[in-house]
Amino acid sequence: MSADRSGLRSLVRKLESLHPLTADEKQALLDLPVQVRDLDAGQDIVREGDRPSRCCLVLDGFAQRYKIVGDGRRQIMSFHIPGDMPDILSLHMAVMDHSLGILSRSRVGFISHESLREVIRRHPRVESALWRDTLVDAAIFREWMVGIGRRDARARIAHLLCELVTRMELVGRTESKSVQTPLTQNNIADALGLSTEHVNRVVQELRAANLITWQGRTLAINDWDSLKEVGEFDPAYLYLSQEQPP
Amino acid sequence: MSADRSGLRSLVRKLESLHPLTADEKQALLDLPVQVRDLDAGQDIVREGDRPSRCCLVLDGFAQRYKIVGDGRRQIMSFHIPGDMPDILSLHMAVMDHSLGILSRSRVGFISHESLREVIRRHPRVESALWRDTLVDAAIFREWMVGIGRRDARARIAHLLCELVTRMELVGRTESKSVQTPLTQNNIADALGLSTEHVNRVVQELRAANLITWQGRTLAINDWDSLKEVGEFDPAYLYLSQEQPP
DNA sequence: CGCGACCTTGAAGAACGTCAATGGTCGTGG
DNA sequence: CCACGACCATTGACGTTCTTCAAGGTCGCG
Repeated sequence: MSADRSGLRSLVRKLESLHPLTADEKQALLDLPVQVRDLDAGQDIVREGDRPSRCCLVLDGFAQRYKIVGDGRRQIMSFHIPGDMPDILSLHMAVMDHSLGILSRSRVGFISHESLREVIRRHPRVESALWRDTLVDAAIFREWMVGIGRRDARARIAHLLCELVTRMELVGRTESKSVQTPLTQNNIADALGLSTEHVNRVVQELRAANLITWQGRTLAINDWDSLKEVGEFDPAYLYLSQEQPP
Repeated sequence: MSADRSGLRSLVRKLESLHPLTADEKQALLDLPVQVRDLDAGQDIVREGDRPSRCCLVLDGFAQRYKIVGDGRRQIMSFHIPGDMPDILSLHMAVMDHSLGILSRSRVGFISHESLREVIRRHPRVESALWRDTLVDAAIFREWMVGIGRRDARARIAHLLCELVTRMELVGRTESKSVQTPLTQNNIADALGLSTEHVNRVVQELRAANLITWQGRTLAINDWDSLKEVGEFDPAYLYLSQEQPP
């Protein structure tokens, strides 16, 4: 119904795809008290050095995980879409070692550590599901490392676009390989360790080769197979629908 | 006494530094059945695509986590030292999305998923400790991403050396900022997304500035403060000895 | 003593960054 | 309704860091 319930449902759906949950466990998650807040573009949810007492849940919009280095350059370490709980790690790490911000006006839900711990205490398998979720996040970090370290700009960008569309598909936010996204070329650059200008030139190459169409907030993949090939995209690391260990 | 027991003790010490454990919980970990194996330099522990039924524990030597991209280039995503269980994630992910190998002749222990799951079932807090451990691994991935994406070769190398020495210190394998390591300049290059030649040139710069001494397997930091500064090394992301959330 | 693994060196080139403008587009307020 | 400003995309010229290629050189070990 309300946006917060639907956000929790996305979360439950994602966790369920990673780890089987009983009706009780799902209900406990759905019953979590959520405080909803609308944030303006560019605002931070938490900052490096903060000691959060609650986790955030992306309800609508995009979030970014980032760090600023000495000379002011930014590295974005992940993007988060509705249904993600990007700072679940604060349950275990008292001090944030990076910041979370939003890319465009977004709706975010806050859930206290206390209530999350209570659910975990009563339903230990929820802890396993959340652990698994953070392991998938780590797998995405690793895949990004491979790209930044060993792939050229063309492959990196193609790979990122493939990942984005695949993850949006999972939460039902695509229409035939086309998505709505607030990502700017500057965001892409900060995520891939490139300059904005270079991203621009490569994006134009991808357009010229008719692999993608990208106008404003609408990104469409015109030739999925070729884009996958250019980006060497193999979604195995997203652990989508594989059989599950006990 | 035997190498496998000492390996488990290192693991327990590390987990304990991340999450409080009772005597019972620690004993359960120490009683885990470990199958010890010696491996030759360059051998793999598990490969991308494998479906492991056990986890490995580094007892002596160094392990690397890596992926090979299309054109044969390698990206190393982490190094692992004694006491680390680099594939604990296989408890939750049926198929490996990357490989684990060793750098030099090493001693490795294998622990079955079954026995690990049994310990977790009986001692739920062990699961929290292991989760926390994988969160620290993820924090290291993120820090490496920042380096590869946004720092120059000099800073990247300085940062990696600082991290290495700090982690070796934790398990008591340093002598006044000096460590024994089988890392080659080629390994460093594959970890940092650089070419071997360039790593060589930068290492020589660091030597010329008298920041480090590096001969064969012996690496000594001569000027820790300067090296930290060059690498912008802030160990916060290693979550060493901070106070712990519940 | 000879082989393999690793380190070192030099020269040339490619990929990408930086700097400096210009133009587009959209939301907002007059 | 239109003008303005902010943010974003785009373009070109020019630098620079890092890569590639091609040789040696050194060291430890069988």
